[in-house]
Amino acid sequence: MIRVLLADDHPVVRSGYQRLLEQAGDIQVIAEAADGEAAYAVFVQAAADVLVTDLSMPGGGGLELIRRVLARQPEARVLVFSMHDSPQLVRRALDAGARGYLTKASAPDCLTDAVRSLQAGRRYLSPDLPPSLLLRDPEHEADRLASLTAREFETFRLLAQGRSVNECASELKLSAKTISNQQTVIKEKLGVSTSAALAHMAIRHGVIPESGL
Amino acid sequence: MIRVLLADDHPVVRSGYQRLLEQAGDIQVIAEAADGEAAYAVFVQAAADVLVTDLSMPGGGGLELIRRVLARQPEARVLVFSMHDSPQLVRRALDAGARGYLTKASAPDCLTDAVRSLQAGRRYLSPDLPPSLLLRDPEHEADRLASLTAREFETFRLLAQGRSVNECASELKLSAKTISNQQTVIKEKLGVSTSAALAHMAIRHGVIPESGL
DNA sequence: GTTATGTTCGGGAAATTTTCCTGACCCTAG
DNA sequence: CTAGGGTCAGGAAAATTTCCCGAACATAAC
Repeated sequence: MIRVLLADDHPVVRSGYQRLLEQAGDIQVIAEAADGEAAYAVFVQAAADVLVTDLSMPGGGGLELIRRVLARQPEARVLVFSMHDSPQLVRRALDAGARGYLTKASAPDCLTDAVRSLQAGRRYLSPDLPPSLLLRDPEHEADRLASLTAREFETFRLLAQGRSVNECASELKLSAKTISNQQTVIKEKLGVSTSAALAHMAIRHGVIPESGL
Repeated sequence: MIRVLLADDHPVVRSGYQRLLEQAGDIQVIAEAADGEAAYAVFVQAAADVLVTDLSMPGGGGLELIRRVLARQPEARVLVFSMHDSPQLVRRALDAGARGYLTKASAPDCLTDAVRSLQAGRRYLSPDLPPSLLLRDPEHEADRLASLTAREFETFRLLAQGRSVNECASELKLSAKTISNQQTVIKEKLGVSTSAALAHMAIRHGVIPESGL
């Protein structure tokens, strides 16, 4: 049985989730809380396996709650379940220590999936969010970028702009083979697997402009 | 001989370009102008082959100049030579009808290359700008996006986020083969050749968020 | 001077992916 | 019912990526 603590400021919403979770069979909602303050109090004494919380709540927003809970119990598993899907917010929640983030736009099944994932020690990210949010690790990302050599960086810029290997080659007057090889190195150094991810990283770090218009 | 009209509000700058262009041998600067007003007046009576103009000038900014020149002579070849490299500005210049755009950060050779390109009927874009700016054709781009079927669109979103073919496949519970095939169709329908370009297009059209943080 | 060390550039071969074509299946509209 | 479009995926060939490697070159170190 996975013991869950539910924090959300709307009672209706709470009972909806409770039903959803409990009908899964292996999940039990052991307590609820209507604000961050209460959630924290309950959490420290109820020893729940997973805290499922909204972000916008009275009494210390959800982010504050996450930090307080983790300060006391670093192993705590916090799943944020919010209507917001802005990467900035997701990022801040994950930085605060949440192990999972689920948007309310997701399919109902996702909630139980997410709770089980966290319980199993994995992290969980809403399917409608870019997975790069999970993988990322902002400080190291800048380091990885810095680990590119000058030439690799040039190639990186071009590839991230959407240029093909051959375009890069003629632009830089190198063989397509070299660009292709560099691309492999770049993706490896930056820890990404597609050139779309390369583009995102370049944009995040201001290497290329915001993609126009 | 390619006959060029030079418009820039700094005399020093003009003579610099003039020297640069004339030492190429096949280019002749037939006139200069210090503001949009003058440039227009000179252009209509001097019949230059190529108008090389800055964007920020007194007397009707460069964009206005471009429109006026083209209103009178739709075949006119206008090369914008500006210090600005923001995609927004480039886009507006190209939309106004410029056939080429060169940033002042470019190598000196680029200027003559660009002039020759325009003269030859081709367009020219500064090597340091994303070529998508040239290819793009904003109204049709939305149409192309609309031509994706529902399933293709889903796949498009995921790929644009930086997910790999296999990630998409497991996310959508389809075979990797199918995703790969769809990817080919999507790139063809959208007229792009790399997945980084897919990402840019998705961002431009708000299909995915701004890539976070 | 010579020896590391690192960057750059690309070849070769194998592995993987993309591309292109095709067919099955399921809808829906005519 | 049939035609057309969307969806899914296999097969085969083509293209690209990946991985490993060596050469050239510079620079710093000994």
